[in-house]
Amino acid sequence: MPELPEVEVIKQSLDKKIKFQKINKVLVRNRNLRFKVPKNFEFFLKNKKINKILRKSKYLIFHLNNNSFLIIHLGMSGTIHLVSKKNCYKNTNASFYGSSNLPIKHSHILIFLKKHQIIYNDPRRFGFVKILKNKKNLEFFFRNLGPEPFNNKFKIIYLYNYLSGKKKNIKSFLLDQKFVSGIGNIYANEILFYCKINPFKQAKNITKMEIGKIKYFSKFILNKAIKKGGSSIKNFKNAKGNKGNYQNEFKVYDRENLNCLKKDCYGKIKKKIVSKRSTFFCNRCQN
DNA sequence: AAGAGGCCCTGATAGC
DNA sequence: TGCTATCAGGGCCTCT
Repeated sequence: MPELPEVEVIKQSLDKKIKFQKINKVLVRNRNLRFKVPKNFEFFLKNKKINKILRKSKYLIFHLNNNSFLIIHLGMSGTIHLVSKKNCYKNTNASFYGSSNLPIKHSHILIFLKKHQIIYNDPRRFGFVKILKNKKNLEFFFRNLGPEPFNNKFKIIYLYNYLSGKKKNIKSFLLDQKFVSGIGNIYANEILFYCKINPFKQAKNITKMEIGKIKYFSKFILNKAIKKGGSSIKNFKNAKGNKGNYQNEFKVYDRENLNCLKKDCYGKIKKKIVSKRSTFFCNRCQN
């Protein structure tokens, strides 16, 4: 589900409330996420304090008080819920239940704080959690991640060198986290629309001018989406349960056969599959 | 090296 | 109504 903007929105909605709170207890109800939740996960987190919440591309990072880190990736369908003790899941010998606005299924990990409960819910279980014991491990873990569009390293010459000579289409490069991190299928489509680049165009044929546009609009779109609270297709909500609004701003994503929204363009939005992902583009102004 | 394709999993929706 | 097929905000792994 969540691309960089959604993860950033979750991060912001978590940050103030749980900063400096101590983890009293952790309950793992299903260890079978993308990677198995390790046996010592609960024990390791117990009594640690959350100093800060960070985000790197699509990863949430809880900075703990002994300079270790809890990493969360939400995969396709993961969500984080932050609820008060009053409304949280209760676990008795006889049963497990939560207040009416909490999901009935797929709440795999619960983190009990003094006043709150953090819930990791993920129907498809493509997400995962990981403990990294120090900064070195953290750096190693992210060693293959390319720069975010917000990063200074994401500059013309970097993009130009990376793309030059590559036969693959530009869309799949925007989805390649080694090239640029944080962009997923929705925003890749939207960015290429703003750039007026056909998603099938081979990377080696992207002009310097187009590279400038990719650099500019990647940042522009992600920023805009963050300001709108992310995109709520399916049931994305921030940790407090509020929906985002960027889905109302989509120019191409999920708009198959609708009219192009560019002024004076009378094209239609087409849908085609590019490297197993739905790809939306205007057949007139993106070619 | 670079690129293509399979796979992990559940749920919503479309079509019969 | 109930079945089956297809598709979803991702990314790792293997094979050529």
